[in-house]
Amino acid sequence: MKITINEIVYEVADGLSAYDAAKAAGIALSRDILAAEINGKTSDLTSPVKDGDVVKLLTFEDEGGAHTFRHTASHVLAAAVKRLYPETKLTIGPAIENGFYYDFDSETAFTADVLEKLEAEMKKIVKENAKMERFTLPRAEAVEFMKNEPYKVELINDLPEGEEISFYRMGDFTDLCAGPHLFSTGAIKAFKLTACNSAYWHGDSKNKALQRIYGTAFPKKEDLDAYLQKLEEAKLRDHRKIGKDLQLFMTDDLVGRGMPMFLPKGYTLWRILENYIRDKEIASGYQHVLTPCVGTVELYKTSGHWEHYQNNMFPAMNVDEETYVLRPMNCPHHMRIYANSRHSYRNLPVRIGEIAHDFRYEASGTLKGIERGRHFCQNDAHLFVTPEQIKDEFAKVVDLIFTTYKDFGITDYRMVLSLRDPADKVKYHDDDEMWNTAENALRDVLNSLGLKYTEEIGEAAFYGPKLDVNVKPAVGAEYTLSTCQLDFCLPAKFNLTYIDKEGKERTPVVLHRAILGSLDRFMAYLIEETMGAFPLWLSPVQVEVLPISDDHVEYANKVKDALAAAGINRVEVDDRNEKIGYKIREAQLEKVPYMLIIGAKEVEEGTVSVRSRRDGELGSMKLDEFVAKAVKEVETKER
RNA sequence: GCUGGUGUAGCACAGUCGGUAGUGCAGUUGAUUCGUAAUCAACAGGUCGAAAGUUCGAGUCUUUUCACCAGCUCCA
Repeated sequence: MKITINEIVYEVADGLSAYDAAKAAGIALSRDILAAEINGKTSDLTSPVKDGDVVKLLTFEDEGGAHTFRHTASHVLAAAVKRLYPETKLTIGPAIENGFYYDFDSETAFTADVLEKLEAEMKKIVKENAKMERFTLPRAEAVEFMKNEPYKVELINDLPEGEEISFYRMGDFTDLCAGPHLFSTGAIKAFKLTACNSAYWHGDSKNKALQRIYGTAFPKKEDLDAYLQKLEEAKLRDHRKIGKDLQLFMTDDLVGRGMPMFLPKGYTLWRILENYIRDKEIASGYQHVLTPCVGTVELYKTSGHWEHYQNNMFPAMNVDEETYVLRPMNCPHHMRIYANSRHSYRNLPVRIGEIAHDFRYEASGTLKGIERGRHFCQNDAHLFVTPEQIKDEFAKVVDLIFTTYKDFGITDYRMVLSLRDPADKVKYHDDDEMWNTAENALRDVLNSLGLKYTEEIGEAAFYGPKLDVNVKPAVGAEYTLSTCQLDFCLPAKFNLTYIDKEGKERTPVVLHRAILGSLDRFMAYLIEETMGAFPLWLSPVQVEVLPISDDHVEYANKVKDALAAAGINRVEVDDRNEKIGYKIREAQLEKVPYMLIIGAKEVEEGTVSVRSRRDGELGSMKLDEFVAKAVKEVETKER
């Protein structure tokens, strides 16, 4: 038969496995080869190949290779668990990015010391170097074979008719598994169980909480060590740690959980962000409003938020004859502002923006510093447009997102077209026609703008589909920074109208959008990206002037004034009676971008000795020269 | 909310077998007036997250509770 291996066509005997075919073709097969991609599908090396197949041999460098490697590692873990805790019930154990996990149902709590024991057992299993043998069984026999594993039986029963029910045997351990796997367990040289947490069976919080053991595995120990090192370093970026160290924000039990408070330095950064985005919006034709943090329950019943999110709102309060809630969202307020005046097609789009405080009763386990609190501030806006204006307005929002990202140096993001799950009639406003219109309109807009995006089902807002821009922080899970949502639903619920060319009343379409998302979350993102070393235009303290002794304080203050006159107004003079090295160390730890050392020489010459946070000593500069340099750096938002 | 873990001074952490709480940095005061990441000394700082219990005696053991951390679920 003729088969293609790594893009070269070979003539080999019939009925060989991928591995044997490669061997027969005279390809040198090292231990680095972990799996084979056969016609695009990652498979066991021992999988049979047939005439015309296209085979790629996979190493750990290939996603499929790493995946196979770590999937086998998860079986080794499961085998170790069954040996030490035989009463444990198995569920699933896939490879994931950077590692693998396996979910177990066990009476034993898999604490840190248990994980150590499991690692030791895994080492033994790896040493035994058992072959991974695949076999299949008919459904009835498969169920019988797994009769002591209720979760596996459920998985078998859920497999569609006609699908092969495959098992992998590895010494004394056999698991229901679609594969693929390594030849044998011996290749798993370097692994580490990193955590044990909980996860719900089938990912549904109504189901039993299982124990999920996370691990990672590499063919080489150096790579494992480097990875673990990277994880440790990532922890140092945590915005909660940096926010505390740099005095940006705090939390307080007496104030309440999920209610962070911004300290002077943090609020300085906040104010810069707020001014930045508001000015940018004004330049883009937005009008800003200020609306209250409470609204009547009726308001949210009208919008549908009450029906959909009642459980995630702070409980209603009764005042006089009325019931109020802390607002979780600003759309209804803005809808009512739109309805406050008559609108013609001539004055659309109407763009209403607000830096708005919102309160959501988030589940306690989801709170995370300023990334997710129960109070937060949205960079919200609602654009009321005619159907013909959707595309242009959407393009403008996307442009706003991109130019903002450019200013903040955000390059690593992913765009998602979030669609409804048509089967879920509870979560989403039930109107198929509306959804088809909205989703198609949004898809058309994205395509015509040439944006690259992935579609995700069941991620839409209850009132419409959205474009989400997601980022992945150094630590933790991906989250949404910016969003733009297309809404054919709420305008009708609020009976919003405009008068069209023919003088007829029409219903506008609304774009809900947030560029910085929530200011809180955006700040968390900035902190983690910069590790608190903000660029000059964002730094709460831009310049620290450090006089060497009391004699130089007067000139230091003049330097401060000169900077302030040029608009560099977040400058501090450290006139404490401390040695210069001490002051530098403190300013450096506070991540102040520039330190200006002032001594007798500087006073005499009218210069400043410049030290940069990043590059160290820059030497002596005329005061004017430094002011100009700093001004330029702020203007260009240099990083 | 769920499962597991962690709470000792402003911060980072010790505290053994249950015997009445310590180190470093930060802080305060004094001295020092100094050239590119820590001057010296003294002082002060704690209901050991909170409450109850066991005990002659609890930071340490038990229970409850609160907060935090990891992950899951959720995120209009």
